[in-house]
Amino acid sequence: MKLKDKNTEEAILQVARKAFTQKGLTGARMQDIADQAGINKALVHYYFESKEKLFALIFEQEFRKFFSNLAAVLSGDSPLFAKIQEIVALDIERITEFPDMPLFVLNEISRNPSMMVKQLKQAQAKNMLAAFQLQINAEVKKGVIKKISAQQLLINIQSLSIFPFVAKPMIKKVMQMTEKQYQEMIRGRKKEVAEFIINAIKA
Amino acid sequence: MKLKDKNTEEAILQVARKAFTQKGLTGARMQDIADQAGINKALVHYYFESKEKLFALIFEQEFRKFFSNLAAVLSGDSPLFAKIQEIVALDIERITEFPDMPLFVLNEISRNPSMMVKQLKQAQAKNMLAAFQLQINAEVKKGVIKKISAQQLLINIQSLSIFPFVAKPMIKKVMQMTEKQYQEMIRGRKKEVAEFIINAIKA
DNA sequence: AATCAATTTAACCAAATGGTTAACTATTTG
DNA sequence: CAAATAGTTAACCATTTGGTTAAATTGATT
Repeated sequence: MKLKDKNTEEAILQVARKAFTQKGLTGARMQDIADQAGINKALVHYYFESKEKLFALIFEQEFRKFFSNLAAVLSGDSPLFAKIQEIVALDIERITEFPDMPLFVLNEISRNPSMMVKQLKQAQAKNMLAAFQLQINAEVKKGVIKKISAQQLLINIQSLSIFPFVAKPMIKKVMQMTEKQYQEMIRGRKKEVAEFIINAIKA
Repeated sequence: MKLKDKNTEEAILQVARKAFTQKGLTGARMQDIADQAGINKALVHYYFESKEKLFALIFEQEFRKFFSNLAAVLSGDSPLFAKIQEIVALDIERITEFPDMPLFVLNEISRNPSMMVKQLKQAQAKNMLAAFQLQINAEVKKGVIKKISAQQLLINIQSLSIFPFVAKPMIKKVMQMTEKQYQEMIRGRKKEVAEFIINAIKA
């Protein structure tokens, strides 16, 4: 493998990620990807065989980002309220870095749920959820928080963290925000959302 | 216009809605729409001219659904907590009826934000938001709830209501739910989410 | 029944699209 | 350096896709 390899291959990946996350599998064009990478279309096939293979690669990477922090935080040994703060902060930071990622992942999973099968070890997920539920139950017994299922709490945390990004253009339009105001709003949420959740479950 | 008109036209719309909401503008095929409507492809063009025009029509309808209840409830004269309950309940009911709608709308707006411009009278939206903020401020002054911006509260309500549908396949997989369990979880949220929000903002 | 407009279809078309081939150009290596 | 290997391209191909056309069918109106 030569030096130029990594450059070209990386350039394609970078450009393909942008194309796929913004336009989806069916909306992205191989010719556009080649053009934007400054190479011939055949080269894309030389490195990645087919559109589907290239897409699968990108999808896998974005899918990983989606869950990158969650597992670590959930199975960490922080107290419950700290975990909530960590998840929210990490979610918002990560998505601020890759704003197109969540809608892309949700969208493509919805169109083709089987793509998710290979990823994600289900056993781990179930264990993590169970452990989280135990931690919740302990706080309930101590009288610190109200009774709630780990499922619902986790869904609430992720909803509040992720949805404002997925709905960005809608929110900006409806609330007539400039990009600056939107960013300001997001920054505010990093603190507010965690507090919101903690208040919601406090006994 | 003959009798058969409405039937054919309606059949196309029905089938096109399914195709577009599930596969998006670029993923849906005119031939498939014609086939599934049991007619010739040229007939689709006879009634709706082009793919873009047909799509715009469907999008407009789905976009309306997205906001159908919000305006009425927000500008109604219910007390704050009742409004929250109403919005959550109506959101969840409506999306249960049209599960593909929110991801479709969010997705297509994200790909082409200008589609939203014609819809939605911005003036009204701004007024509604301002009025809602006044109602919130009144409750804050009474010491009933904590200080919060109408923007953030509204985003929280919509996040908690809508996101679980947008992330349905993901949630089912990660939490290893059957369709029945998922529906059960959604049903639970109709009550729980409103309580969750109200607890979160209670002073 | 004849007529006229609305509806529907089979066949066709041009452009776009994912993919391939064969040749050409570095680059590495024995 | 020569030969093998890897990288790159222009030209081409088959299929798909949105869209069109002209003819046929249907259905109401007189």
